[in-house]
Amino acid sequence: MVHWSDVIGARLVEQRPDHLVNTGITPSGEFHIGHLREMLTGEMIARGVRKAGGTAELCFIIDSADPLRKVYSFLDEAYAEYIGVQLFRIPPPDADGKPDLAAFESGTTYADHFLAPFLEALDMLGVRPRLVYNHQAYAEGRYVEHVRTALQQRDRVRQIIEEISGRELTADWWPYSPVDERGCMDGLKVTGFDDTHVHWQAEDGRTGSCDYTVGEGKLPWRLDWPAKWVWLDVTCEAFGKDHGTTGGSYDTGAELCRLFGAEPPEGLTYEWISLRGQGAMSSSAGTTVGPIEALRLVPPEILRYLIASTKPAKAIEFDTGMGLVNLADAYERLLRHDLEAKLEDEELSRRKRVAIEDDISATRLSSVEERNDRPGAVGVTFRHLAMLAQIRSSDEQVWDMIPNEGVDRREFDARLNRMRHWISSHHFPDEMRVGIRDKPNAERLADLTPEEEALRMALIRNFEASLETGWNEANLSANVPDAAREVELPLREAYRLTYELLLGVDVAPKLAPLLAAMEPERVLHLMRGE
RNA sequence: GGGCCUGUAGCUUAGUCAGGUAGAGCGACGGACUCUUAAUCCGUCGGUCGCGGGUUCGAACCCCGUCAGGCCCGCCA
Repeated sequence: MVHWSDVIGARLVEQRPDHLVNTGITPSGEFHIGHLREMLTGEMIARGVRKAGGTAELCFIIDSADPLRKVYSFLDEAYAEYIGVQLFRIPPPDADGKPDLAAFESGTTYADHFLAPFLEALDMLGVRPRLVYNHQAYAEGRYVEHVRTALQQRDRVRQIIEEISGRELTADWWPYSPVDERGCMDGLKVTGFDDTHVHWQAEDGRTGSCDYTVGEGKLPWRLDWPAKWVWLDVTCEAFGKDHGTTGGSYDTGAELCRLFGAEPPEGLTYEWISLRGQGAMSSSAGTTVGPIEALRLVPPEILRYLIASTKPAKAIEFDTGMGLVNLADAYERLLRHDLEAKLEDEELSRRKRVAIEDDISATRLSSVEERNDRPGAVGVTFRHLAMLAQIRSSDEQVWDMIPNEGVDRREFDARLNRMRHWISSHHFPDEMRVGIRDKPNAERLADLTPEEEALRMALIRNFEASLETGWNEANLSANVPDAAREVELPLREAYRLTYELLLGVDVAPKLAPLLAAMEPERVLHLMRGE
């Protein structure tokens, strides 16, 4: 019981049996894998609660009532007119970043546009939360009481925010953001309120009133959040470290939540995910790996495993190159071990026991479906599959080359498909590419020991013989061991030399399939050095 | 300026809340598997726990200070 999801799950169930784990994201731009941490952390907490014997629902509040802050880099300047307008009221961008009015007419909003692919990715990852569109919650009057309380106790609200965040609010600050006739929030000053309306005046003198019982306008973020907690009876929420800092919005939210008459939910701060070599994920910077793109390269289980195996407080550097290979191989290796059997060992130190239990929890959480057993291994590591996919274009042949007993064929095909996609992408690391030399390895050839020279001659004879008997995998596979035996050189050395001469590296994939895939003349040319 | 998080072997990290001889995986190195070598198994090497003080019989862990990276105190997962 040491995995973070188990710890928090148990703590929650101690308090009460039924839980609502909340998440929330503003759909202001393209979603990225950073947002996946928000969702997966919440989902894993919910599983932790269920494992501890409680019930838990996962909720995803889409902050569609938030305004467009600025014209992001991926948007056309035409969006300038929508700054300050709520995201559910503005058109989605088209391929050029221009407002797509046609799509808007047919019902797709800016928020929907960015949300759709994210929801698709979530589904693939097994995250299926109850969806709440915040603008609808406002329209349905879910926050009427909280708005009223905030307006009536404006000074108290101000005091809480100022004291806890240490920030000074302006004299004309109000705990409500009204919208004008266009749905724009910018530049409006609140002039008063009554039981149902907030009155405002714009910079240009226009005045108006917002009916807050039907969702005209919204609470500012620091009040919006605790109002959600109270309405939905949220018992736990994981949030980014920006909210978790002392005096941050969780702290003020907790106090405002009490003002609304409820206890705040359990909070869990998580760190950001950054892209290796680039900075933090930012929707506006454009240098992101979207959830969909990530899932084209990585099986959902591995993405889940990444989140599950990293404590929330730890920053993650998402690496689509060698780091991905290492992660995926570590995962595959873990699945092959019978961790449950290892636990039976009475001699285990407490630490080792805990480490194994941790691995069990993390691998269970990696499963897209919530279940008590762990996913089965697929039979190949990423590394090995990367090689096989490069030397064989037929999926059927690759399948035959792995120990496929008990492996789900569809699962395997899906993984191979992603592997091929990865190989053809710019993410695939050069050091993983199987490269056959164009020219003989002159340096190495000039530097052979007598034994190595004897081996080389034997190899050439064997390859020439294979020309007669058939240049196929079965015939070729014996060539190196035969030659090694003949000259009494360790097999290891024999392979090493062969690789050096053919590929220029001393460690490589299985040789026979590679040889069979090569032109015989090319092999002999490289071996002879002429 | 105030605050939060992170810093442990070449790499990824566990252990920090409840102080008790630093654990693991990868890589490297060595060996085994006598048709193998990105496969599998076994073994070895590798750590001044960012740094400096303090408390303690004993500190990676607690306290103070300090350095580095990231973040918050408008909005941001």
